[in-house]
Amino acid sequence: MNTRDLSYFRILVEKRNYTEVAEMFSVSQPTITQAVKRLEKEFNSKLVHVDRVHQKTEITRSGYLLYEKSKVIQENLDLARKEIKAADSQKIKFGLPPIIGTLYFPQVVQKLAQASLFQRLNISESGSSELLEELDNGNVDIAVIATIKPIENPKYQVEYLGSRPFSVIVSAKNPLAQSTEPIDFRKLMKEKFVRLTDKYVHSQMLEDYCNYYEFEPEIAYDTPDISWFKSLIRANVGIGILVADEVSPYDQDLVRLDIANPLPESFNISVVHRKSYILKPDEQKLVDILKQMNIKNTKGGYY
Amino acid sequence: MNTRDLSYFRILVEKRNYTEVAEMFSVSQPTITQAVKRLEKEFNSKLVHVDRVHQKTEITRSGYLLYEKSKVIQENLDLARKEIKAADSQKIKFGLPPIIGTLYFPQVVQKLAQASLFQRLNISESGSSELLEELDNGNVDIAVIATIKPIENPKYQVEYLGSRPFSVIVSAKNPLAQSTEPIDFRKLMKEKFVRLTDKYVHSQMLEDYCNYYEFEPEIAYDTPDISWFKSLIRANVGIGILVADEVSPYDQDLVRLDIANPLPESFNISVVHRKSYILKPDEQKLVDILKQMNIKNTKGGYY
DNA sequence: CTTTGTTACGGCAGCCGTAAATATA
DNA sequence: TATATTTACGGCTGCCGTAACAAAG
Repeated sequence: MNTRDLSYFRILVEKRNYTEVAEMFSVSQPTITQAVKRLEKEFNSKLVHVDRVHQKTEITRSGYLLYEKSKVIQENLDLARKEIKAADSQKIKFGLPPIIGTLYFPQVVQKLAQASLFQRLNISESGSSELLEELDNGNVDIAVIATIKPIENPKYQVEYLGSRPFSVIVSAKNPLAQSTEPIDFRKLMKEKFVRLTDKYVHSQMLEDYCNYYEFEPEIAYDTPDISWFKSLIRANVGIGILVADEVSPYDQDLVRLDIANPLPESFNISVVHRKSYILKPDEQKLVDILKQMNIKNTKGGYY
Repeated sequence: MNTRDLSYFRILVEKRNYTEVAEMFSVSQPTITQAVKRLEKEFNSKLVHVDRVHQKTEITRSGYLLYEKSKVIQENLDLARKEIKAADSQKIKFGLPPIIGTLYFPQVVQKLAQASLFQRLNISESGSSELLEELDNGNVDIAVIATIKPIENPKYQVEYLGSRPFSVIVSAKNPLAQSTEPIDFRKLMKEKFVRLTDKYVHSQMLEDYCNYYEFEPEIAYDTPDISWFKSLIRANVGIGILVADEVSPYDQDLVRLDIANPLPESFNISVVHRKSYILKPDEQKLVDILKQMNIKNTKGGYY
């Protein structure tokens, strides 16, 4: 079977118009008709039904079944082309979320530079969820990623690095700041929250805690920026949830509170690449060095 | 590009022998050489290197990259063929794990019979992990599945039905049976455990609890059979973990103990099918009826 | 008469087989 | 000389384009 026929068919399902498909591929229109006939013969099943009375082309159930598979096939072909084209490139398409970039990545920068790897990195700086998409479509080949739940998708090869706890962060002005011992999350039911937008995993974490303790948090503000997030909390607009390490002694007027009964979900850090991607020697070395990042494990990591 | 060439290539990578590949497909041997050349031209990259000195054919990195994609492409084509071939079949390829089959499925059997669906079911009775594999390769189209962690694989469409708690189960002879209130899992550190083999999710659950409370359980016995599992516990060979509902008042000499601080992981029950599978009207109806199974939610379900 | 898709047919390219060539042991 | 792969070449098949046809508004 010809993958070109599958491409024609895929676009036909999306456009429902033979003529447009032909124009899109710069071929004559009967070519599309014939391609569909070939596929129908190959699969021994009608795929498209042209209803001339109601002026529309309908796709049969078999057609949709094939359509779904065609999409995956096309994605894989595109990925193969992209990967093979970049086979001789020196650049390493690397994804790194901002928080990990500032908190843990500096530990290994020197080692990477020594191995002449640092200058080869083509870094995409995005949130973990976006990085997984970039991994999918081949814009990124290797990424360090933070997730609350383990990455179960068998498409990815995951090397677990470690877990860090989340903590509650409050303004020094907030009465909670006086607390000397870990706080019970249930006691935060009446508080207002400042929240990081969902490109960070933190919003998910807040949601999970609130779900578990069965209350709806009152959100004072959503922000996509960590320093703004801290400022808002410093001004006591609300309290927040943040990876413990992100709150340092230099963050004046901010107080970090440990959580007394933490859920077994934390900021799990992993190195991820597509299983179907064969690492170049340099890339393997990068992964090996990344694995040397010392991320003290906290109890409750998922792995 | 021709998918036949990809098939030739895929087998060549696995066999490393042009002649054998040719025989396997009943074509002449030069056909294989030419197919590889075509692919190399298409991807503008050397895929196979024949080392005549050391008598072996080596696959280049580009070759392996293409190989990985070829496998996925082949799987999808096979799936499409299988699904389209079965498009007119009345049978519904349905997967049901034994525990769910006895505990919750009976609730809807009558409704299914009324809708003339029950007799159409082609039931595969296996553990949840096996059923996910069967779903993958198209032997099963719809399955009810129990998992501890949510099914994150985007390949699957998951309809969550509900969660049931796990509990500790002990012999009436065991001193723990006297306990009148929920038990703290940490106190079970010194106990011996009887364990269900890993076709059940229970072994995973035990592992998670022990990981969380940081101890290594002493395993007295592993068994793949639930009634045997109960017998062993009844004889006080050890204690065990089991879905609460599976312990009924008719189970003489067995005592069920609730867990005082349950992990937010339970016996989560879902209806699952491949996203790329378009349900037939009957199958959609089956799913709708399955969703009517009344599974009282326990706090701590993942969804 | 216009729009959209199908059928018919001829040309060229691409896939396969046979036979010969090449490269090792 | 035996084994494994590549090259060369002829034939058939299959894909595409042009042109004519069909079915609607």
